[in-house]
Amino acid sequence: MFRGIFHNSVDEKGRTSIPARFREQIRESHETPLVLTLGFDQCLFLYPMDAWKKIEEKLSSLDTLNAEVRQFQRTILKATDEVEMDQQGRIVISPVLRKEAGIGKAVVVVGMLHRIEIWDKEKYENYHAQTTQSLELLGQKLSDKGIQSLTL
Amino acid sequence: MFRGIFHNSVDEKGRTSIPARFREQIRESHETPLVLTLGFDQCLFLYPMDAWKKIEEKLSSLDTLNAEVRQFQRTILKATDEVEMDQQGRIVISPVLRKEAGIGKAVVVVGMLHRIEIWDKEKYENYHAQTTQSLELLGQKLSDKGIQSLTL
DNA sequence: CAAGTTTTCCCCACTTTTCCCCACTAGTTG
DNA sequence: CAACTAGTGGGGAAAAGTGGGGAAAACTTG
Repeated sequence: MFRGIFHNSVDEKGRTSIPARFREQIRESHETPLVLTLGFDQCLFLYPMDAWKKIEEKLSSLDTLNAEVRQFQRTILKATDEVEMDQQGRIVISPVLRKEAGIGKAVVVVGMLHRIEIWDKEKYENYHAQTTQSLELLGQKLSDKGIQSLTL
Repeated sequence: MFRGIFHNSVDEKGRTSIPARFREQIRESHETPLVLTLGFDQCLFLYPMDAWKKIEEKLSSLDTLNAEVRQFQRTILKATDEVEMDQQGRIVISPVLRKEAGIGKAVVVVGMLHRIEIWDKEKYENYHAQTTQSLELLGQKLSDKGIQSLTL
């Protein structure tokens, strides 16, 4: 499981460091290469291959004769890349993905349990500035909708 | 599984490069030759032979007494070619297929799990310009139709 | 059936991109 | 305050993509 938040940079070549703690976890208990894809809210999701394969299975089982299914598949896969860590523990973010996620020079890397999220620093701050609901209130809303109970 | 997006060109002879990563996958774990066919939405689908055979099975199991089935079969097969990679990892796209898919000098090659899609660059951009529904919305639609849930 | 023509495909060569490796800096720890 | 580690930057070798010449094959035609 990935936890924690890190502030890193993206260099001229589009490379960014995977936090050392995540590197170790990946090397110890996950399959490589990694899969980098455009997730929700304009940030990138980074999955170890074993986690990604579960998503792929569902994606590829959908009916290709349905135009909306094709569109859904393409929308996800057009912004999906396999990436390898280099020996310094960095990955390259392709120009396409950088553009889609609006990624500039500074990024925030967040451990989100099964996946790692990579945000453009500014977008990250905006997101949290706009969504200043208290944890208590958010939890209450989910509970009201019957989404799930959560024992902390 | 094929993943990632690549921007390549088509030369005078109608050749285009298969991205190196796909080549390796094909050589390692798939049967050749490859099958190139006119897919949906005016792009070309490229399958390794083993994947194509499964499609052929389904195609041939359809009820031939039905006129629409026959038409479906013929429409697919009239624009289907066997292609081999040359030693540089390129395939030749026949003039017929180039015309049907409106393929000019620049193409986009996209890994779509079991298949590879080859798009004329302009057509690709148009497709995604016209279908800029957010991933969230698309997922919602599929969900509403009871197609499948997908946890990202 | 041979000669000419076209097409295919193999190979070489060039350009661009990628990626591997080394080195530097800053921050942390013993 | 030295030694380590994490993160960063850049140069050079290797690989990927591209274009074209020429030999072999196939197809035409007299």
